[in-house]
Formats: sequence, C-alpha cells, structure tokens
Amino acid sequence: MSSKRLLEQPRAGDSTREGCEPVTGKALKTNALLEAALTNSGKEISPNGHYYTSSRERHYIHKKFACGREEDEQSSGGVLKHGCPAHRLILNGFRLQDQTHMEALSPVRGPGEPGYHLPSPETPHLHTSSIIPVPHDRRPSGLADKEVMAATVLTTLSTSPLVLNPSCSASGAELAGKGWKESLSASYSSSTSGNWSWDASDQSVPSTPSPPLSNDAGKSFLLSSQSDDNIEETESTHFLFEDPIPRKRKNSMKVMFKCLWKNCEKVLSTSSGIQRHIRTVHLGRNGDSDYSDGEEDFYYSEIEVNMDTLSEGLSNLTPTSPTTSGPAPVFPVFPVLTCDASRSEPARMIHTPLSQSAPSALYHIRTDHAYQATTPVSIPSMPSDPPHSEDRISVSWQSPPVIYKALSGPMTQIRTVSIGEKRQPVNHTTVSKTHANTTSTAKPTTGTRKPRGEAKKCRKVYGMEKRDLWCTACRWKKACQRFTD
DNA sequence: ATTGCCGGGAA
DNA sequence: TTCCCGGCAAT
Repeated sequence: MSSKRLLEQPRAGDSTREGCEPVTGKALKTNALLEAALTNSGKEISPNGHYYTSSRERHYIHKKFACGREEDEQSSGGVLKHGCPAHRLILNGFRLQDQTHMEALSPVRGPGEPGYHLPSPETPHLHTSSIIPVPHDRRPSGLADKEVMAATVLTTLSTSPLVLNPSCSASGAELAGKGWKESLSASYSSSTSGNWSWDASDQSVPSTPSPPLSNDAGKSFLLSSQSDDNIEETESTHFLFEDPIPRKRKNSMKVMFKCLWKNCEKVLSTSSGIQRHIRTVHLGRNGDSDYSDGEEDFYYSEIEVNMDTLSEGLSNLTPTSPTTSGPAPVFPVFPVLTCDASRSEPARMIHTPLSQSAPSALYHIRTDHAYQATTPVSIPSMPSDPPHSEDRISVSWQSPPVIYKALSGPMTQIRTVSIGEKRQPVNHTTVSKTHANTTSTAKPTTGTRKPRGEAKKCRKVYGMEKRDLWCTACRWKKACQRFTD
C-alpha cells in the first residue's frame, strides 16, 4: 500500500516519470525546469501536463509546415503534397478531376491516421516553406493543372503511413525551439481552423497561447474542412466529448469559403465571391472575371461552419466547470483536435482525449487561483500565479498526463477537486473552522488520533498532480498546515 | 479505494 | 532538521 504512493505520483506524470527520480518534493520542484526544457524541446514528459502544451504545439507546427510546404511546392513547381485539407479544399473549386483523385485515394488512409505526413528527408525544406508564393509569377492554367495533377499523384504516393511520425515530431520540436511562431505566421495558412487564427495572429489572439481557438472561437466558428476524413475527425471529437449525438451537428453545417491569404480571413458564402476577392484583392487582377486561370482556387478553402458546434462545446464545458469564468480559452482545443496535424502522432496521441481532459485541467488550475486568492497562506507560486494565470492555463490543460488519467478514473477526482476548491475559499477560515469545533467537541474520539477535520487538505485540493503546491506538512504526510481544522 | 496523518526512521 | 513513508483510522 505504501509503495503505492510512489506509484500514485507517477500517475500524474505517467510514463514520463520513468527514468526520473522518484517523485518527491524535490522532484516536483524541478517541474519548472522540466517545463522550460519541454517548452524548448517539445518533449512530452510532464508531471503537470505542461508539456502537453508543447506537444500540441508541435502538432500544430507540423501541420503548419505541411501546409506551408504546399504553398512552397506550388510556387516552386515542386511537387509532393500531403493530405493537407487545404489541398483537398482547393481542389473543391474547379479541379474536379483532381478532387476525384483525392477522394478516391483518401480512403486509403485509415480513419485514425494522420491526414498528412511529413517525409523526414524533406525536413530541411520546412524552413523555406514559409515563403509565400508570388501569384504573379504563376504559370498559365494549363500548366498549373498539370502540376496539380502531378502533385496529387505524388501526394497520394507519399501518404504512406510508414513515413510520418519521426520526422514530424522532430521538425515540430525544432520549430518550437526557434521562433516557430514567426515561421508560422509567415507560412501560408492551412485550411484548418487553428491555422487561421494564427495567421491572423497576434492581433486578436487572447491571452492564451492556445492558438486554435481564440481567434476563431470569437467568431463563433468551429469548422472543419470537409471531406469524409474530416467528418470522421469531427465525430471522433464528439466522441471524446461524450457527445451523445455526434451526427447531429451535420445538420447545421454551412459551407463557407475562406480566403487563405496570409492575414486575410475573409470568409464568403460563395466560391465565386471568394475567388473574386482573391483575384482582386490578393492577386491584383482587376475586373471581376475575365482572366481566371483558376489560381484563386489555391487561395481559399471551403469550410463548414457549424452553428451547433460552438454551442455544443460550450454546453459541454459549462456544466463541468463551475469555477471557470471564461470558457473561451478552452475552446481552441477542439479545432486543434480535429485537425489533421493531431493525427500525425502515434496512435496513443490520437486517442489522447485532449479535449476531454483539457477542460478539467483548466478548471483545476483556475480553482487553484481561487484558492490562492482566498487562502491566507502563500503558495509556492511556482505553478500558479494569478496574474499570469492565463498563460499557465493554456499551457497546462494540454498536459498529457492529466489527459490520460482523465480517461479512466482521475477525471472524477479532478472534478471533485474543483468543486471543493470552489467551496473552500468561502468557509475555509470561518465556517469550516466553527464546524470543526462543534464536531470535535461532540466527538468522543479519544485518544490519539485526531478526528479528521472537515476541511479538504492539500492533497485533495490540489491533487497528486500538483503535489508541489501542497504545504510541506502534507507532503510529509503530516497534519496539514494550510487547511487546518 | 481514498484521504489524513501519526509514528517512526533515514539522511 | 528535513524529508519520507508504513500503516492505520476515517471517510
């Protein structure tokens, strides 16, 4: 039983813990360092789940890259493309033959498989991918079509499942280390929701690093690029959220066309409209129609705007997050999950209920803040600083460990915690204290053992995941000093 | 099964 | 002293 303790903690970090020193107060204290390390390295280790963030970012980056490359390829006449949604979307426009090809081929991919793959050999190329093609240099439509065809073929060929992960993660980490954000912004926006927000970036992105949502969430969009693939993804997401009626959302899907031009988030309801927009605004062609080589197709994507999704997502969140003031930050997670990038990871990553765990984790943290605010005792301050809480939050809810646990049992635990926290601040000093008094006097419990106070102790409040937040007494299995009775 | 923490021991 | 944990009672 006792040895269990040790095991318990690893739980928080899960596999991560392996190879690390036993979980002790010290070990936990190293969190900060680890976190920092992760941020740079993109590792997945993390007791608190901070790492997850990085990993997710990694995915994100991958995706970005893939898409960016696409651009690059096109402009340079290169080939090769992956199942990047953007590509398919583009094809939606005029190049029906191509689309057909894609459709026919795409099924080859398993549902759980990544939507695209990054062949490792090309990793170096990634850096150049950020270059946006200059439209004016493009060739006439005839050639373009051929290119597309070739690209399509190659794409399918390169989509072999065997290729991906290693290179992907590697590149992602690499990016993370550097100013990947820059790269991202420079690169083309992919068709996924997440990307859009990033491209528009910096201007409207709230306080959270969580790329995906913030931006689009504000616009009430939850989109997914269509194609069966994506639909599946969407549904899987629902599954994760325990949505009882996954199919439901299809009903309220509206097809829109979004301009993919960098920093342009124009969304129009008609393809012709968006084409015109691109032609005139971005390609610098005047007049409406005359000269159209179909190039515009490459600069917009067809998206499905789901009116339900947003509300659904919110409804999912609200019930479980009593203390959460702003669900918005959480949202971004959904789009990210559905994007192809997330799939490029190994199966286990795919299954990781990011979405599921994310919310709970978030609450967790928030509640912590609440605690700090009301708690007389000053908390170590490492993991949760009220002022920058936002940052923390975004980071931590992506933590893998937490997520993992969420699947099985811990989920409930976490919720319990949040509830407790919510309540705690109020009665902690007053009510609970008096309570304790009355109860203690009433209790005949003699002797040695204390009755056991009513107040929740550090362990329960923070949970094993955040043991570093516990008071020392609790860490040492002594009577809690912070939440006394 | 989990939580709180006493008692005791190692460093 | 500081830190950890076995183990037990309470929940």
